[in-house]
Amino acid sequence: MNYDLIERENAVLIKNMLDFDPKHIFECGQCFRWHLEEDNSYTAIAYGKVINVKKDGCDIIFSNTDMKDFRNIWYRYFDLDRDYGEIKRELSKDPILKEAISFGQGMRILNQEPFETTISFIISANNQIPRIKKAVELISNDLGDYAGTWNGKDYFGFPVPEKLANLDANYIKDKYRVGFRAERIKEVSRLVANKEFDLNCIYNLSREEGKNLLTTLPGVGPKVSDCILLFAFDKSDAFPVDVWVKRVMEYFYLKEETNVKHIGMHGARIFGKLAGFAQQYLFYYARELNLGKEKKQVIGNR
DNA sequence: GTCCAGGCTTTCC
DNA sequence: GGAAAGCCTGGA
Repeated sequence: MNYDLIERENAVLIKNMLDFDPKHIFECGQCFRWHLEEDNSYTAIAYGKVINVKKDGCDIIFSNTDMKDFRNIWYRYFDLDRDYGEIKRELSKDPILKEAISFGQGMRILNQEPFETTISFIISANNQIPRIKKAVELISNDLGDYAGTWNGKDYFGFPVPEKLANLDANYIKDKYRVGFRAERIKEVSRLVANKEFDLNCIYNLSREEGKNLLTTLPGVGPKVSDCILLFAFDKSDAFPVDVWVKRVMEYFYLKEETNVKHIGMHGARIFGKLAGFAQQYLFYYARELNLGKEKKQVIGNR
């Protein structure tokens, strides 16, 4: 992809950027560390660096960085090599997705760090986004390395597996407010720290192979494994089925209540290699519509 | 083998 | 007080 990149003091700017809206990217549920500032910019830490992202008209401003880090880290992190215009054109052949995309046209799928993503989505099980964010921040602030300060807030990286593996599960539960997920966090951290489980090898596996491997971890089932594969390992055919995607698929496609396994197979069948992108547009759409229980009841009458 | 109810921590709405 | 980006266990 060709971009009009401009280097400023402690910042990089992309002129006339299409398919990039911070709100759509950071509030579609794929990440838990992006902090909304008063000026509607977002700040986060990834790969040991603090960065602030702001949409300024048609331009995107990446602050607290330089061209070197932009090329080495952020270009891949923000998935800038992918043509989202082409993906949207293809998915828009489906009228339901065309509508969903109109709500979240600036969404992109991030390439996040494997261990942090794995633990974050283990925490996400039967949980709420504000609580997930709080737990990830508590863990990082307690165990992670200081990476910088932006707008008066200190940012700490997500810790290496050894740090979590060495803690008592009760300490993890009480200190980070993760409840029954504490044992799972400790055990997965231990397996990764001891090299009994190699996360990095998943980069070279298919979605199916990666899923078979990830679901051997405690706390990682079908949904969480698909999230890890999609948000950390670039498996864009992964189709995580959470309650929101379940509702939106039942309401618009299947026209009946069914189980998540059935919905997962249906999603893979109709969206194929683009299932992951479709899932993100649909997830954002379902939440924006607040497609809750009251609408499920309409299904039988359609 | 598959399917599904019940339990799990804590907080947010 | 019910529900929440689910997973695990055990019984049918």
